[in-house]
Amino acid sequence: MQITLKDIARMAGVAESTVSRALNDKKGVGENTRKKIIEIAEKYDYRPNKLARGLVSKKTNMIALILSDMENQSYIDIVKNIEIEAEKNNYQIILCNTNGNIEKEKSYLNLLESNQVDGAIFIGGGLVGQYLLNASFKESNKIVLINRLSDEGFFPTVLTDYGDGIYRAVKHLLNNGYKKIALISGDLNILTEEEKFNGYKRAITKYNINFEKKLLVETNGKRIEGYNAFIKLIEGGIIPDSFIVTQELLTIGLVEAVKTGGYFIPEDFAIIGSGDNILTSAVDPPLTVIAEPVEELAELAFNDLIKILNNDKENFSIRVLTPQLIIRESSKRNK
Amino acid sequence: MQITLKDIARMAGVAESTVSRALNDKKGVGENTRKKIIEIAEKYDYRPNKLARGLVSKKTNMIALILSDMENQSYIDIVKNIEIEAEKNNYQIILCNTNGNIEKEKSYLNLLESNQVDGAIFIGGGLVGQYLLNASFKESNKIVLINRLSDEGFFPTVLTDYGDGIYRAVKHLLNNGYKKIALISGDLNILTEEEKFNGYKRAITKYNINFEKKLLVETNGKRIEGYNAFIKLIEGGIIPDSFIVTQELLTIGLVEAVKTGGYFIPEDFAIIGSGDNILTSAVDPPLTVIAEPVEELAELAFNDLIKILNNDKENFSIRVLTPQLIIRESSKRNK
DNA sequence: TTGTATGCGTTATCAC
DNA sequence: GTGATAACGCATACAA
Repeated sequence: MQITLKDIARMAGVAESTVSRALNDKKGVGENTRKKIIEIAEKYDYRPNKLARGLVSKKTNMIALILSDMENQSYIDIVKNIEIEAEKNNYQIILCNTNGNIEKEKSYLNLLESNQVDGAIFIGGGLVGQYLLNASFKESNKIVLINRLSDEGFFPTVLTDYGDGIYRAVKHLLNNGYKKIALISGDLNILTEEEKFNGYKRAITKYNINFEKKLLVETNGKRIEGYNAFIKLIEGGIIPDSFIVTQELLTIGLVEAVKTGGYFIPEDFAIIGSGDNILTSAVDPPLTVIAEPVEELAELAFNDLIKILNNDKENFSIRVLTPQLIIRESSKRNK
Repeated sequence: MQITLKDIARMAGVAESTVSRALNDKKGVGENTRKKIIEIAEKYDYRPNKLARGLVSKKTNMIALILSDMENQSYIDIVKNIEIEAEKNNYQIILCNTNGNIEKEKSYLNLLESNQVDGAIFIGGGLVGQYLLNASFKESNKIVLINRLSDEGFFPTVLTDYGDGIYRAVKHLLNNGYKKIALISGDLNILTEEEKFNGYKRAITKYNINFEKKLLVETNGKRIEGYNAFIKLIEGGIIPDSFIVTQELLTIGLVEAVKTGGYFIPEDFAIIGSGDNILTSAVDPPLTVIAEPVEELAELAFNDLIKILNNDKENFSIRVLTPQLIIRESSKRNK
């Protein structure tokens, strides 16, 4: 059985409140009593019950990380980086995976509303609906969004400008003489994917190229779909000279298909992938990628959360980070 | 402000205890009062405070996942699978990353001892020392180990027989005519890595080959070290005909080095990697791998934890799962 | 400086 | 079937 404040108080011959003060470094405790109390606490390896403490102090030092997709390597990287920040600030992380399921999302909001966590960071997913806003009103907005939008400008938000990333990728390819650029995307109902598509269209149009719908392949983001996307295009007689792929797994699948087909990268097809992480780093040849600033996203989001946890109300900003275009072999013009 | 039991009791004109019973589906509440109470609860979107509930019931429905290494893709996969199991069983997961740091491990044990979580699963890492045992005595062993050993047979444990995996990999290579097999390993102070090395040595000796120390390259597991391992061997004049690599990132680094050197797989060097996941799946040519049974590890461990949480004492087993050797292109004999 | 009393939101044990 | 009341472990306002 775990030792409690009361036990220590009894052993030290003082009141519980004195023990509490002594152990929490509050002033108003005599040097001797403090010493005695600390000694006993250490001897019996006292650990304050966090539930009891949370119940009275309304603070648990835990935050929920609500992930829309655990298969997304960038999101995993964001989690890792938030974990680092949290550790520094003495916060614990609860990992929640919704798989894009709104019902699960709601149920995870319960963590917030039942006082189990102090705040939450939502990573990815669709537009934040009314149910989230309701929760927010109750809990006075201890929520931060990463790569996700709310229809009210209510939560501090950190976004990646995916559209701009794709836009620059297109521009890079055009500059290198590629003309027929295919876009392999995930589900366009997902906000971020739609945004990527818009960036693609914007760039295409800007440079006076007709947007060809056939050059867009929408997938469910799984690896095999990247593979199939290539086959579908080729078999359909649509032969692009380059690909931009909006997700890691799709990229890997596509590269596999290209190689299986006996084609060379970038000689036959240039490829620009998404995400600069262990996944894409394994691709051969070295892959040009649109790289999400995962560390920065994590850091900004966590700091925003800390701020609203400390009731800095002035902080309801939306920040937009620009992804980096990292140019490697897979998009070099060799012809 | 969140509504509480007391509020509902007042509104319904009954006692708190009645509300509690009604809302927890306990018998001994009149049908009418129950209806009225539930109605009010729903109307005001009542959420029981989990802290208060946990304080009295000694149950939080949360478990800690204590990871020794977030860079290890297999471990991430185990986390994903435990998350799935936890979700099914209405448990929440707290993610803790120790980076192999014992101090952090101790501090995470605090979660257990301060009643924040019901149990914990340790994934990977060194031998479990005395401090963990101490904790276990207090908390009556709500701990399960994955790929980790305790010097007392105290915690339910699920292990991967890495040694056997490597053993069979060596055998496979020998059967295919390879004779000079290099082993690229991680830090041999880590239990699992040592075990892999032992499997290697066992196989080598068994088939009457002299163990050459120079064919063993010990690394820190980072990708670049896999790259360097190849260079080191070649430049050192040690030319193996095949490689067994004990970690994903090392594998990717090694493959990169081989290709950069202008060599072909498996024509010049056969390669057997570790881990059958998105990481190694990106390698070209398709990689023969020693595959850890991540789903099974996760499932068994979680079920064991559930059992000891329910005080099934008879369950202190150590189960050993055998990894699968998945044979693909990278280890085929083509010469 | 120290002790007393109260409350945090629930559940559980008694009575009635 | 229902209602007081204690208890969980801690923090804090107030008294002494």
